[in-house]
Amino acid sequence: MAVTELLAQRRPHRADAARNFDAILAAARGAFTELGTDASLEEVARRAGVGIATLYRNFPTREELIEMVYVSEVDALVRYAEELKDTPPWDALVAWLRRFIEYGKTKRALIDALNRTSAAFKACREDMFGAGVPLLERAQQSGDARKDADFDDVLRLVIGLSAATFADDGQRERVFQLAIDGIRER
Amino acid sequence: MAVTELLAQRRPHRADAARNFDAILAAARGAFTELGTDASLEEVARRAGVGIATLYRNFPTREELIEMVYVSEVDALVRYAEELKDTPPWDALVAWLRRFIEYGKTKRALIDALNRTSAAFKACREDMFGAGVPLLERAQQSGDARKDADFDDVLRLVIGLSAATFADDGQRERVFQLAIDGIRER
DNA sequence: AGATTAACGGAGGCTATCCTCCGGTTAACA
DNA sequence: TGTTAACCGGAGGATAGCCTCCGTTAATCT
Repeated sequence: MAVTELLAQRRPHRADAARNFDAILAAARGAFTELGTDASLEEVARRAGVGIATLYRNFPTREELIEMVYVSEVDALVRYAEELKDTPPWDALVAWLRRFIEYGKTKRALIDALNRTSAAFKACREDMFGAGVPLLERAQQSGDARKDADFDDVLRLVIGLSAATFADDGQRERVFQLAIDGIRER
Repeated sequence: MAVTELLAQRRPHRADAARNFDAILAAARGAFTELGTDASLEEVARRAGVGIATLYRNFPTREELIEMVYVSEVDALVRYAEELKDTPPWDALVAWLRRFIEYGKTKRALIDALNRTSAAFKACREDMFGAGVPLLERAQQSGDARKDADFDDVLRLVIGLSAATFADDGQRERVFQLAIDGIRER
């Protein structure tokens, strides 16, 4: 579980420091979602109720902060895949992809994450594939998903939906169904 | 042809001014593509080989510059739809969507354009729909495209692909085929 | 060709954000 | 409960980008 380690490794031991670490991560997630990954770091510190120096102490560069935000979200995604172990193949795949979109929506940068080269992003990619590939293979073996689609392709298709904006949730769902129908065996 | 007018209306009459207008638009398109729509305006001016004041004279706000860049691209897209009038329905639709992705790739902000409220963006939206809706309807009547997909949905699906990044052109094409298969009548 | 007038470009003031330094605070452990 | 070392936060210099003002240049028209 590489991504979990990455987080644990950085989290400070002292109670107040650990609390601030979490607060900054949560604030950054919110700020990046609303304002993009170039949101002011002082804004992030303010939201976290923390001095700017504390932010810099935990995350010396903006890049590292961004990385950790994504690491923490990928971690949640990986855990979710485990929960789906006993769900029927096709339903499990669809549910996971839907959740993937929900997370991806938060942050444009996750879109690029699949291509980035940093160690943290590489770990994310590996864990994400470790979680998702079995879901797709299971759906292919059960005859629900077409066999000529590989997981990377499917992910890219779905990533797109994260980036797009929709008039309302109904439309988001309809478009998701269009995309899913492209993956389904006919 | 609303978008064409929008452009003609703003373009200066004097030869040097018109040349600079075009250069700025081209430079902005490039800079926004590479650096995002919050690229430095001084960088744009530098690329255009023009003083910063000249840029501001033509486009008083960043917003207006962004708008005009998109207006000019939508204009090209609309023209392309006309060229496809005599192509078989399904092929025409696919070709146009592919071109749409190519343009959308350039600029994240076009993604939001469908939701924006400014007059220029509204004109873009209308012209784009005017160009694309007939293509989809033609493909539906010929029995190639499923009838329960509306044009807005299709566009959103495809917009996603503009935003996503791909390992190579082969993958881009495979994913595009997945998406297209979601639209095809079965 | 010369006058007129629109257009040009860069210097520079302004603001926002970045990032570091350092004196005060508090959690951890005996 | 006292000591210590890690942690805290804000002030402030540095930098980068925004936008305007104004003296200079050159396209257009007769």
